[in-house]
Amino acid sequence: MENEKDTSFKLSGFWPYALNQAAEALSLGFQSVYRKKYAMTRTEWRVLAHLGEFGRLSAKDICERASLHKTKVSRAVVALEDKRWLERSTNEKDRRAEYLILTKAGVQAYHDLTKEADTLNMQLVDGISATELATFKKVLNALSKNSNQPH
Amino acid sequence: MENEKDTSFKLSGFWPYALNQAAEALSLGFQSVYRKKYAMTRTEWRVLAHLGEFGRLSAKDICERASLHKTKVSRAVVALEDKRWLERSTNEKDRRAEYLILTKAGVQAYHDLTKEADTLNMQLVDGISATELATFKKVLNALSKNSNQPH
DNA sequence: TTTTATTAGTTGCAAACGTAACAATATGTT
DNA sequence: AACATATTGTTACGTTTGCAACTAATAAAA
Repeated sequence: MENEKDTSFKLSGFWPYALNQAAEALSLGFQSVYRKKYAMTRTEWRVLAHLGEFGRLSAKDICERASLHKTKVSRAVVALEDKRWLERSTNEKDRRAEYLILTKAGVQAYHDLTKEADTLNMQLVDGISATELATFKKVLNALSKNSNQPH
Repeated sequence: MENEKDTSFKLSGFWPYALNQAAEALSLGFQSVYRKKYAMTRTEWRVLAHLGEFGRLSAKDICERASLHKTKVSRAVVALEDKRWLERSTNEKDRRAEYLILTKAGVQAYHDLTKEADTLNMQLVDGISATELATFKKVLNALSKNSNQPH
């Protein structure tokens, strides 16, 4: 008795917490790369990565694909434009939207960063078997799906 | 040719990104609980959860256990104190540090939130086998460990 | 004992964020 | 056509964050 703190709940077994802790730990390593080398924020890196991987996109497209808020994307686009890594062009079919595309310098930064990302990714999976990784990915997707239950 | 966007890198296969996306998706459901019901931030919830689970701790202890920056914890402690969910007491062995402990109301909020957390956690693992979950946890830990490589 | 270095926690400031309101364009209705 | 509604993206404002500087207390060195 006297110590009333015991209930069944364990923070370490709460998936949102456990995943956040791991995700943050994994992100820190790469963050130091794009921060120190290119003075980018995480959102800027994500926008750059999407344009590098998928080519011309609208801000809306990036919001949807990356689950980023439109104000976050809007500001990241301004920042990348200031760095001359991204250019806008008007979409004549819909003059509200703008096409976004990386400049040559932007593509260069993208390639450099993805090379570093690949290296880091290799280090991360060191000692983990392909089977385990496959299960991991499968469960990760299942957890994400289950989190979207309307009620 | 003409479309130069193809390189090997795939954002969806980059673990820091994949984990962050999943972690954020999972966190949103529970966030709406502690935000709407108790007007808490994520950091406040984490501090509350640590004190609820582990009992009396110093701010430093919480920083270490939760990987939270000391300013974040400092502010969360003030907020929880304002809500009368937490009390400070001086540590006579070291008068720089303060003991933090939940009040009765704080414990009550903790119990209510952990009940909701348990329910959500059950929903999340729906349809996932115990074996798969065990592998998932194992890989999650391995990834975290691998991210701490000094270089 | 005095001096220096370290540690726990707080605060000021600037950067980053989320919400709501907004302008401009597009779509749908009458 | 005229009007209402919806959509894309930006901006203003208040909140949250991270960094650096700080205070107060302890520990270590002289």
